[in-house]
Amino acid sequence: MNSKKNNAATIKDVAEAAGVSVGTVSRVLAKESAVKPALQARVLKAMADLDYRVNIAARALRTRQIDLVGLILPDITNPFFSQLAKCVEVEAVKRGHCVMLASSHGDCETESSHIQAFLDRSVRGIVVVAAADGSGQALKSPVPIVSVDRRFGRYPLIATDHEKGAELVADYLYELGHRHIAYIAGPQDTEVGRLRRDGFVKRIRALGSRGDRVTLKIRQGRFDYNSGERVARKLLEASASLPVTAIAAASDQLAIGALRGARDLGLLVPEDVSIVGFDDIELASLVVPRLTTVRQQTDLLAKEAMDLIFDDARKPRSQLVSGELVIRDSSSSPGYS
Amino acid sequence: MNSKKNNAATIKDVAEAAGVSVGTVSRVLAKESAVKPALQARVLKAMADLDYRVNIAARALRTRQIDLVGLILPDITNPFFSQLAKCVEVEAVKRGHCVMLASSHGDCETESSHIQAFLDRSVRGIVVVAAADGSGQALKSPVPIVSVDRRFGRYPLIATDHEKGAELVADYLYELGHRHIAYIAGPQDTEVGRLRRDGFVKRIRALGSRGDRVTLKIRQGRFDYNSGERVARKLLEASASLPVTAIAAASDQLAIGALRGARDLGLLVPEDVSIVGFDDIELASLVVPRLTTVRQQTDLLAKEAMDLIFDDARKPRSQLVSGELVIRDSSSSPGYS
DNA sequence: CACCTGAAATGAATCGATTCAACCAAAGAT
DNA sequence: ATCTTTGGTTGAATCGATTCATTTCAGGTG
Repeated sequence: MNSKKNNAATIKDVAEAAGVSVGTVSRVLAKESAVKPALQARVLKAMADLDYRVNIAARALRTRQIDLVGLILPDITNPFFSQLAKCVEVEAVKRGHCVMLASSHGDCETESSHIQAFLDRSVRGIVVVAAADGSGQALKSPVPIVSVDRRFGRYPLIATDHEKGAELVADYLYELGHRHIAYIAGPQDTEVGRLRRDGFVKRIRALGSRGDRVTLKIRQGRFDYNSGERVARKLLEASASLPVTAIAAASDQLAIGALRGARDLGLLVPEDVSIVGFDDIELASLVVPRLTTVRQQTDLLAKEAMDLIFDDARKPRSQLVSGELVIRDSSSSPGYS
Repeated sequence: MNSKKNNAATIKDVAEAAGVSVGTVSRVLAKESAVKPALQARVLKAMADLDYRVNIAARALRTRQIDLVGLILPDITNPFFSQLAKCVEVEAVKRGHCVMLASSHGDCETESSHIQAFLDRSVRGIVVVAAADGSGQALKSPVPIVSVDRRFGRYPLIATDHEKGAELVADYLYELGHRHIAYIAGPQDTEVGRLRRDGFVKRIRALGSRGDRVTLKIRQGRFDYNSGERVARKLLEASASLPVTAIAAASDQLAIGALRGARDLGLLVPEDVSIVGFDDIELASLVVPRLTTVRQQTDLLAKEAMDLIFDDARKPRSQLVSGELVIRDSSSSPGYS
């Protein structure tokens, strides 16, 4: 009579089996509120016996919240983003949550429609790597939104300190003794591209003005391999007249392209020219020679972002995470043989 | 009085605004059932006016279904899996669904706990790349589960035809004229590793027995770069006495390692030795020389898997998707200079 | 004109949790 | 001995959709 249906057990069944009210069962579910140990035990046992699992939809209907966070990326196959996704997922399960994933493919429309879909599903928060600079301007959300890497609307941003990271590279190359340096910049319509460039250029200029004179050539690239190869080639071909002993690139992909460009011309790295990247994607340590670069600490980025979503207490503020210079085999003092 | 709360509009508000019953509103929501055009228009207008959005939790409570599919991967940072994830996501949004992502990290326990979490959230179906061979044995699910690439429990599997793919490579190398061939196998405790190896070895033996004699060396590797480098080196060092003109590897990572191994020994690819991989990860076309390999059609894998989840009509059956041989620069006829 | 039919619309029950006002009993205060 | 207080527990209302039994109404028939 009580088990009229073959469906899963509900809170009512548990209450009945334990001889208490549904309210009480709900309270042992909630854990924090006071229930006498004896009763609690009885309820727990009933749950176990009936193999009870709470119905998340019912709970969500009442509380307007689900143990779910949304993650929106421009492209999950980008190694940096997939690394980030992994870390976000780890942080989410630590907090007993699931993550919903969506790709914006760099399109603001899709991005905002995904955000809407997430809100409809009453996520507890959303982490988004903006599809493009300036996306997500006029969006109000009942739940916390945090942008990572690329700012989304007016929401707090957790990002690597690109400027400082680029300065690290500038200092490193200068101290190695390089005085003829080239920089392959990323797209200047992205904030990341600008920050890295500005950081690098300013620092090199500063060093050059108070110490040895430094020549700096700046070339414009996109963020991909081919662009790196092409630009590096031109740079190095012209190098006969105006020498370049080190190339810093705005991304590992550019740098790896540059590696190839150098090899195309029969130049050795790092003997003839040092090359340094930025990001530390997996490939960076797989390529020959292994690439010196600035590592982005995705685990910290993810952790900070999730903290912002879950710590209601902490006020949502943007935060920079420092990058680490990781020195491998693609860089050395100039003239080294 | 009617708009007593500043919260979002509910179906009731819409009904009131349109002067119809909630039942009617629900039916225009459901689209299929008959509502007179005039009324329908009124309801639609009311929805637009109130900026109404259905409450998914309420719907889920009633229907026990959400527009949500689960995806479980061993590791999202693996380029093949992230490519697959991208395709699954695309297929899901095509069908108006969101995807929930979880990583098993190769652990069966986490895997099954994630599956449970997905079921709790009333997903419509689950796509899983099994954490390990033989995982997910005794699991019953009220919704369709499909495994991709690596079989999960007794659920249908969508996978590349590894055996046939490997045969493609065997045929290709043989026709190029190679008669001294080596195979670097993947772990034999994985089905993928076994299938590729068996496919390759059988086909080479078959060719060797009815045409020119063929020598075949088989070496055991894991699936990573270093293992490929080490094994290839040993193989090629011994090659002085017993020559090898072509190496087929069970994965691109192995093959790329082998590329490096060959270069370490001062050998040219493909002039001195041809090297062929399997998978066609992004890196395969970035490495120098660009790697000849067998491409897994992740878009088709994803599509087949999702079809299995959504077409209730079609009976759930395993399905093989063929791999494509993509010929690049790491292979040529032997003795080519 | 009365009757039947089927399409369209209604309204109430339902899904399974949370939560809050009400209640109760035992302990402490007066 | 009576009156609070308080910690535990109950039961009913509620969240916002779907769905089904019921009612309404327009049009066709004999």
